[in-house]
Amino acid sequence: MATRTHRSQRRTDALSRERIVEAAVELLDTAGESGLTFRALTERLATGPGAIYWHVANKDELLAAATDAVVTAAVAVGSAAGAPRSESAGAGAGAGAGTPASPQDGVRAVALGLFDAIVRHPWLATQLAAQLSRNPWGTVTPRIFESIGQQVRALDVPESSWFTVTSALVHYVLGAAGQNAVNSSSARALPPGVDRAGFLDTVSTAWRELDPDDYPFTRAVADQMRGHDDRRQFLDGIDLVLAGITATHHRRPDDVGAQEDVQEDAQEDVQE
Amino acid sequence: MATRTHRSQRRTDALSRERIVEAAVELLDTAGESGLTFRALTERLATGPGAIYWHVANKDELLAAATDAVVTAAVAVGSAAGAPRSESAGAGAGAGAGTPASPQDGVRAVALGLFDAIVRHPWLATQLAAQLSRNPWGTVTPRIFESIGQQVRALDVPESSWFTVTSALVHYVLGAAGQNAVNSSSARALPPGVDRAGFLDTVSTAWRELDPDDYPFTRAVADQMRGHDDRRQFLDGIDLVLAGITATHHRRPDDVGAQEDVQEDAQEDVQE
DNA sequence: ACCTGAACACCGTTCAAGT
DNA sequence: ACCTGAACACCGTTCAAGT
Repeated sequence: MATRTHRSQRRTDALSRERIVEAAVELLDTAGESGLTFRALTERLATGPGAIYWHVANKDELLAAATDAVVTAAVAVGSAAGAPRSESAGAGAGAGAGTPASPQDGVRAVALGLFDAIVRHPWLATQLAAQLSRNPWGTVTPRIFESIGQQVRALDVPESSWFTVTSALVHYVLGAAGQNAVNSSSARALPPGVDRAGFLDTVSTAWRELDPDDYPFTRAVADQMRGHDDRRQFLDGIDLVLAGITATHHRRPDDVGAQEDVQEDAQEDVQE
Repeated sequence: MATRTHRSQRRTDALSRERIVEAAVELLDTAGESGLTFRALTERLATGPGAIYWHVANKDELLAAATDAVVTAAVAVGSAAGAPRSESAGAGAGAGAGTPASPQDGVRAVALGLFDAIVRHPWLATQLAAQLSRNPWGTVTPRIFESIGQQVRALDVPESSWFTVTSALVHYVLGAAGQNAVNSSSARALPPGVDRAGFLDTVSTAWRELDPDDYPFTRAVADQMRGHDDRRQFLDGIDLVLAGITATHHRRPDDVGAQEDVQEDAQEDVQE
């Protein structure tokens, strides 16, 4: 705080990449993805566009930095056993805070950290997809992969399957969290009277009105979807994957994880 | 085809919503997400912006329509046993075409249909995330849900768990397919000399150069990531979830799928 | 080194006017 | 009913100029 008694510096803090990213996240949270513009940003930071471009290369980089900042905070919450304070509010299914009781709980904790981050920052869902598919050599992918992978290491999975198992978990978490962002984001977009319960009602009703010939299954589960609890559902999915991991790796030790070869020999091998 | 012999109509086809969506998909495929602009569209369709706005409300609706069109084609390939022609090129793991040999193969076929669609249309990854999280009451969500759900129904899963199990599969597929879009999309963005093998090499190398203190796990699996086959990996994840479904639903008949209540201290009995 | 702010090219969208 | 195309408001980005 008072480390630098350099010059006067009593006015507002100097501009910095950190402050810009922070403002970007706030703008995304309050005004949505379309709310993040350089004009809104310059106004909020009381500066000009040129000043921002001095610290970040362009909007894509700014978006990447905002995503990275939020993801970093999210995985820090989930992973460490002795995290300073749980940003992840609310008690999870016994996996929210403290020392994980089992390796499985470790996975659940990290997954919930990401899940909650997306609920709090709905723009993360889209942004994560964009970031991960655009450049996996960026910082976001390794961060998520590492936080889940460290939990996987605690499971009794042979090292040769680490990559496959971790990837499967990461994919599930991102897919699930992405789709579930709907509850906070679109609840905000819906008329104020309608909250979560009403929202689920609306979707459930819409599903039941689908064409019986084309959508027999979706109509059949419309009721289940109305009553479901997102977090519960999310964790049930995690547990399904965990059960699959356990089942797969309790087999005979010579047949772990994957089959040897593919039936048809006609597959083009991409590596020439 | 020749149903309408109305008027002369020998010139170029009249503008229609269908033709507009088709042009949008082509533009997205060839020029990427940033390549889809109303100016590029008007040029391609030899018309003015007003003409397009007569058929579609705005760009969001156009994007949604493009996504829906591609998804519809993708699930049509995967689901039907006697599909006219498999748009999904290449042989899968015995689940590519023909009548599914098992309920599990049915799931794999539909999943691969979506996977391949995203590989062919990299913009689908981001767009799917945007569409699904923005409005799940749209047409895209039910379509995907239905196609996978119908396969789930063929598994020996009790009806009370249909929604949970289907959701888990859908989430995995979307998450995995989204991240794997990287191989076609960014390969296109990379210098022409570098293709898939070189791309994996680059990422693998980048992973190995990460900070050992912060990224021990990611560094440890860098080699596995270099050698991996996307489709194989995708199917292994599917199999993990399928194994979890089987394991979970082969328990005592009174404890299928989900626990009754959540307790603060209680941990799940997903089991050691 | 860091910031200002006018200017530019481009975008989605509108709308009076045509047929 | 369907289409034209000029016009508008707004956006990301640049850059000569300041300190």
